[in-house]
Amino acid sequence: MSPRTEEQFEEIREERKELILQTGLELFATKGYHNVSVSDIARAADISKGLMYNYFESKEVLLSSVVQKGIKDLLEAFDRDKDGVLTKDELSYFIDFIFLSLKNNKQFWRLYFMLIMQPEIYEMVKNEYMSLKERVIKTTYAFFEERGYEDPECEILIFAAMLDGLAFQFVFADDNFQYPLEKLRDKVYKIYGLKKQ
Amino acid sequence: MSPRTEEQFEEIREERKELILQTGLELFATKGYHNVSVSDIARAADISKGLMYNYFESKEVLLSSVVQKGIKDLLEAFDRDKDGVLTKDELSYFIDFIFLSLKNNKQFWRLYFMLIMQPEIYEMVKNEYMSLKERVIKTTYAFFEERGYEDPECEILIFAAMLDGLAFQFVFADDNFQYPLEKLRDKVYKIYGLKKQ
Amino acid sequence: MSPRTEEQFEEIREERKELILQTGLELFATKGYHNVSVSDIARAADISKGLMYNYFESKEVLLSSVVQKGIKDLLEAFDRDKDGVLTKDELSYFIDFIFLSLKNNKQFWRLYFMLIMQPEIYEMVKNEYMSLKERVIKTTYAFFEERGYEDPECEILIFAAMLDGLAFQFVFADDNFQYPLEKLRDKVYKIYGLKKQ
Amino acid sequence: MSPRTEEQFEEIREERKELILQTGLELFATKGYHNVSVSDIARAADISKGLMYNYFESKEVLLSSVVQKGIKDLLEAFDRDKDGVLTKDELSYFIDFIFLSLKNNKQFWRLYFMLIMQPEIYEMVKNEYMSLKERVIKTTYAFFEERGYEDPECEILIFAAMLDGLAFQFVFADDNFQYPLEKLRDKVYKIYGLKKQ
DNA sequence: TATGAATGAGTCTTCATTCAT
DNA sequence: CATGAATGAAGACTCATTCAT
Repeated sequence: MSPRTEEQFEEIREERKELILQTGLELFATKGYHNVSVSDIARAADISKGLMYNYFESKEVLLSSVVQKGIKDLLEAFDRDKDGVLTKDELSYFIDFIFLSLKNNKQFWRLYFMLIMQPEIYEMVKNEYMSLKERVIKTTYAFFEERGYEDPECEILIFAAMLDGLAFQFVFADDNFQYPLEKLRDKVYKIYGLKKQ
Repeated sequence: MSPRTEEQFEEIREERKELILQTGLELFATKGYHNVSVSDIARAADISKGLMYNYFESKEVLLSSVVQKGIKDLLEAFDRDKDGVLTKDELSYFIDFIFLSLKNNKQFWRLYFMLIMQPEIYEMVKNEYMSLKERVIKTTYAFFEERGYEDPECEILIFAAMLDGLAFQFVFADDNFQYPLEKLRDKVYKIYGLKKQ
Repeated sequence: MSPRTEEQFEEIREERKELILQTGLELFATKGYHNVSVSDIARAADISKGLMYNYFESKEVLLSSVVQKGIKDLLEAFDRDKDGVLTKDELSYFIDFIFLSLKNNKQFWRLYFMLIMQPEIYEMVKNEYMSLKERVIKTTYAFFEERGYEDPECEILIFAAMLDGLAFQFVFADDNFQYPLEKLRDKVYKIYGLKKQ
Repeated sequence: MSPRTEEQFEEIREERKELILQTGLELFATKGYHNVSVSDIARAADISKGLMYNYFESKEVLLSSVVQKGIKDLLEAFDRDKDGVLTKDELSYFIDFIFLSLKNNKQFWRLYFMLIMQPEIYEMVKNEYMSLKERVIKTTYAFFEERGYEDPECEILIFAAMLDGLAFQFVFADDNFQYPLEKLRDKVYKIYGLKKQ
């Protein structure tokens, strides 16, 4: 008789939005943005085509939202964890975090790589991406500077390249190749004179 | 009529094909495969849409051809140069070659990254890609083994990741960021104990 | 519970219906039937989409109701006023009434013109429209006949055309053109040998 | 074997464009812009949906083109005829021309009325409409001024209203009502003291 | 060989309408 | 009586591909 309360509606909306975001992430990451139609998403999420537009203005906005959420989650997780630990060895922690995230959010990282390359899409998520990047640089620059590395900027680029490259290869590795993430993480530790955790 | 006419035709065909391949590379690499229509290519190459189909069965085949040609050129250049130089320090040469190629064929590398990620396209160029990869592994494995690195496979993965990562960042760097390719190449030399050339 | 509650409900229903009709008129008239969605109306009236369907079977029925109400109001106003005045110069009164209505119900007239032109919509309000037209013809035919105009039918068509044309131009005139309604009314009086009121 | 010449293509394009414009005019005028889909037009013109987009950027542009062509034709016809006649009684000629055009281009006039009312569409054809209007005013103002009418502007408005109204009623008259165009034209002549031609 | 008009399947998007609450 | 999430049919538009010339 009486309509749903405001809270009930809000709850439904949250759930549905989450569902669509998740489905979008999965499909975009595995097939690529242009190879996924709105119909595909609707079918996969078991909703009607029109419903997506109830939550996202367009397919592009959905994509943007997927990425923003991914980056937000990443930053949040990073912040939350660090607040707890607060060790002096921040770099070690950072590396660990990246490898963990790679393992747990492979799809997000796939998507992340896909998107950086599409100029038109990159524009959409540029701001979020930049804040993520800034974060990494801030965190690592201090490390290299303190240790007396002679060219910290160059050092960061190499460091970032190594992580990016590892992420890239892990994420796009042939499915039947068991990528040795742990071994590689330890190797990275060694390169930078860090102890295994 | 005369045989020469035949040859001329052949020559024209070769030129046309080359033109289309080059145009395709440029557009695919800068805008992305899905954002470039056959009409775009025809317009950019100043030919008719139909003509493209005279040389390539489909847009997909054109893409595949672009990549195959890129990889073929790369391998040829690598082989030709090496035959000329024949230094004992193969790794040093290899690194140098990669950085040179990055600088000279930025577009090809952009495209290369873009394609790895699109499963459906990746399938098309898998073979060429694998032979390129094999080549790299063969060249580097020997190096790491000889030097007594304890885990050559892991070492290769790190090495490859670093190069891939550098390539990736160079190729997708913001246009107004002057990526210090030379400095980074020297840094890589240093890491592996190689001399500057 | 008490009978009063019933009445209150009825009152609320009437108010709601009126609100929706009014909102519909405003939006249809300013933007055009096809450029206004049910959501737009609901938003403007500050009610839910579903509620509209509680009062009107469909968007089309709402439109039809808007027009019917407009025509009904027009006829009622005409009748009520005439009952009060009952001058012998009916035409003079009629003209005055039309110009007054134009000034006061610009939106209705806009809508009226818009709708006459849409065959599918015209069908819906044909009956109401016809009864309005008949009324005008009946009122004016007598006038022209009495005065001995040689071709009353033709005269009526010219007369109606003039009024329609004036209404049309007034209603669709550029917003920054101050349409001289009064002057034109007087001019019409003069043409038909009527005195200024 | 050899491709069509430039002229052949141009000819084809002209014909097709004309066909689509004509079909568009017919359908828009009879059913209204929003009630005609691109598919409808394609079906009526016996072409594919896509072809329309080969000639017109969008449905809106098609509409705009239809109107522009209509107005252009009208002005051209007016100019051509006048050059031939060059009578001293321009108004008489003008009226005659309007009535003739009404009879011959009923559809265009239907469309013309429909469009004036749709703000969003009106914007698209405003310029063409204004030049037509200006023409009418220029032609008639002189007439009323010379004859010593005391308020030429008001006179023009009445005159324009009458013609607009007649056009409106003729164009939207019930199909089974035989609208007496000729008689009305003569009546208009009489009102302005003009002789029958 | 070369052209570009023509096709139509497929895509994104809108919106009137329904219905569980 | 009132809500707004959900549906799906319909529409505008794109573009790889074909084909007559």
